[in-house]
Amino acid sequence: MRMKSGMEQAVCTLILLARLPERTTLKAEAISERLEVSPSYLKKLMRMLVQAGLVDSTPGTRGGFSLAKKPEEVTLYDIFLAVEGRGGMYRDRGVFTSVFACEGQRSTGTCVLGHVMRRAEKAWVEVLEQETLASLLQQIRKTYSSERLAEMDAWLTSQLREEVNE
Amino acid sequence: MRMKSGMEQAVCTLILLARLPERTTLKAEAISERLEVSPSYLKKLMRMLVQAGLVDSTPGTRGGFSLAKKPEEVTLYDIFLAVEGRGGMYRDRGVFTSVFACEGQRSTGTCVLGHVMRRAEKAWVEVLEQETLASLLQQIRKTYSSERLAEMDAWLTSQLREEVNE
DNA sequence: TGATCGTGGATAAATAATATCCACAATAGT
DNA sequence: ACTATTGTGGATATTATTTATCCACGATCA
Repeated sequence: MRMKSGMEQAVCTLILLARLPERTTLKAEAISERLEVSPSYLKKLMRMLVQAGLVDSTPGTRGGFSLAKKPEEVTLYDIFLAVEGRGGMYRDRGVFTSVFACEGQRSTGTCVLGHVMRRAEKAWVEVLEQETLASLLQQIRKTYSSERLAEMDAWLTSQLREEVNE
Repeated sequence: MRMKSGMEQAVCTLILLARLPERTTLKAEAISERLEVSPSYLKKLMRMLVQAGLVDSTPGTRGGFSLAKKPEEVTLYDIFLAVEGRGGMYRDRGVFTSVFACEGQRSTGTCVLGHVMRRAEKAWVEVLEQETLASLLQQIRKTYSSERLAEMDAWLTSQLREEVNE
């Protein structure tokens, strides 16, 4: 039971996008270079983020991606759902009902184990829901030296693309 | 990010063993038949449970498995650790440090995302630690009809093996 | 019109989970 | 002592999931 590395990539990407000035975008290739990850897989992740409504995309010569919401409105759980999909970590595979169903009679429905697992997962989700891109950025400011943040911003300005005024 | 079906199998197995009378055992093949799962994989799971100290095993003609602890002493997290191993669900793959490390300088250590994930996982673990085989059995008694429980016990007595007195 | 970009799907490669098999050691019954 | 039975441990296949690659397409801008 391991979380996809895609989650880490998605969070990093969104943090970059969150530091982007208004009306500017970043293209997928620039992001994958910065994260040092596979360009094709990151593009796939970007599509997921777009479909989940977390990111806006603009095609074309000066196109790229930008945050669709304010940083404080994007929770870690939103990102998790976008990347890992709904469905939860535990899924009943019918073993319990095999044990307790006597001949032909099938599950009354709720598997006892599933009930506990859902409770545990809920506790887990609640933590992720309290953390947003904004709160992560705040922690990052505390954790990393200002030189690193400055370097990141410098890189961003070197890579960003200005959106065309409509 | 999906939990292994092995977890469900292990929990069911331990519940069966928990209903076993004192000084009796159940052999692996009987268990896998009851759970309707692969015999070889279940045997592998049994080895994990033995190595984790949750289950005792006795080889030989009348051998089999039995619970090594009292049902109230075995938590769901114990089982999870036995089956999924330590290491947690989130593992830093260095993407964060790629983004924030400026040339050569590598991670100061703590990845911000990892910190949150560990908090979330801790909340998740705490729920699993509060649930034991005993509490699960109690819920099972509430959930399933007494006929089913009787059927299960009947099956158990038909399959169990008496340990030889030493 | 041409270059650049995101979209979407098909598909391959890598990894993790599940399953199968076999030689071995320990035990009980004979 | 012998044999049948059972767990142990490892090697290895099979299957599912994740990660990676590739290509045809449509939109945007110079």
